Amino acid sequence: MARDASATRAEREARERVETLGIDVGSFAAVSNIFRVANAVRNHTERTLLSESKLSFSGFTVLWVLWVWGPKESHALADESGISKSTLTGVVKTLERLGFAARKPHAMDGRRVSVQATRKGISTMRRIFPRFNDVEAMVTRDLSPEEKASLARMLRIMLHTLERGGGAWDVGAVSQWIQDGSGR
Amino acid sequence: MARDASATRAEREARERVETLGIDVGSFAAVSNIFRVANAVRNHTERTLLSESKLSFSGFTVLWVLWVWGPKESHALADESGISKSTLTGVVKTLERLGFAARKPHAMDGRRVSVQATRKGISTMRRIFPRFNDVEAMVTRDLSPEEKASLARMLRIMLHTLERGGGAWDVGAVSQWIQDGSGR
DNA sequence: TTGAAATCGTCAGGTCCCGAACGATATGAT
DNA sequence: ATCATATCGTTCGGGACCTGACGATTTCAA
Repeated sequence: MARDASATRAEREARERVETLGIDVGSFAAVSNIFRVANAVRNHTERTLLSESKLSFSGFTVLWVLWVWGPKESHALADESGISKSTLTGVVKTLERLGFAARKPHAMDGRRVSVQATRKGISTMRRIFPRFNDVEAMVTRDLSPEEKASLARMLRIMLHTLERGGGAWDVGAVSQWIQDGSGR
Repeated sequence: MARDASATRAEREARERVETLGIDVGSFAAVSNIFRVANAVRNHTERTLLSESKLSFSGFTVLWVLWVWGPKESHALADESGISKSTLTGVVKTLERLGFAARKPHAMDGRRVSVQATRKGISTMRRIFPRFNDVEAMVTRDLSPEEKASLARMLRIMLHTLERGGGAWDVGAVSQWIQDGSGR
């Protein structure tokens, strides 16, 4: 019971409905389950953990990047956080209002703007991130360490495939670290 | 930039910043990669495939559920699509405007509303879903069939863990004392 | 029968999210 | 020196998305 891996109802329904269309059910099951897990974890952490600090999931992600990387320019920060630069403008505006981040104009180049976490932002991350990680551990508690590593490895392969698939698939540098650094 | 020395130093600092907090790096790598893959695939399909039919990813998901399951009441439809019922109201409104779905009041119960795909919605799904599946197959092309099955299986285990929610979400005492461990 | 409680879908307010268009700035060629 | 081009962050319009509150409806107990 603890490791029930039977197909979800949606999977079974879809299989019946779609079998005539020549669908690759294996790929479908893998990818659609990625969406389901991501959605569930995101919604849960947003509702319970992040809301305590008025942080959205994106705000949390951006702040996390600033925390581990230090100050970053907007375009790089957006790329690293997996959101568009126009979205980043709004997110940073919210982070500024909450006192978690601050803008800093570039000394030489009048176009560029650097964003950095404030002391409050840093202390908030120090407090929240371990609890976020607790959720990650809880969600994966029924997987062995080897399975977690295998899961991360396969996802890494997919990310790599996406990178090759076209210029728009770029993944930022931190993800490189995540991809390679999953072992201590 | 591929051989930037300062990036290496930043990477080291980032790792230290996280490791001193007692983070489970294995769970972190697995879950964060799930987010990255989901985000990348979602954005890509939304931009390339779905935009042709003016469909958002959520609109596509909802329409897919209606296609596979047939008419569904709002509450169940929202739940199945992984969005809140208030969001569903807006999404269905958009689907109605596009002619892909239609509302139908319940015969007995004046509160309930049933949603169903129109003929146009069904034919659109029949046309688009195979192409969506092509993307799924492309994204997983570097995984063997066995690996895809293994990936889907582990994600199913995680979904099952999530479903059993309840007290399992309690954040452990570990992060409690980490919070104040190094005050700032 | 009538009021309280539960349930349903929607609305309100706010943030996120994108692409496209925009001003401001910097760069490069002439 | 000047003007075309490229780059940067922001703005704008529209949809997605959530929580909390709401009106409408049904159910149930007194």
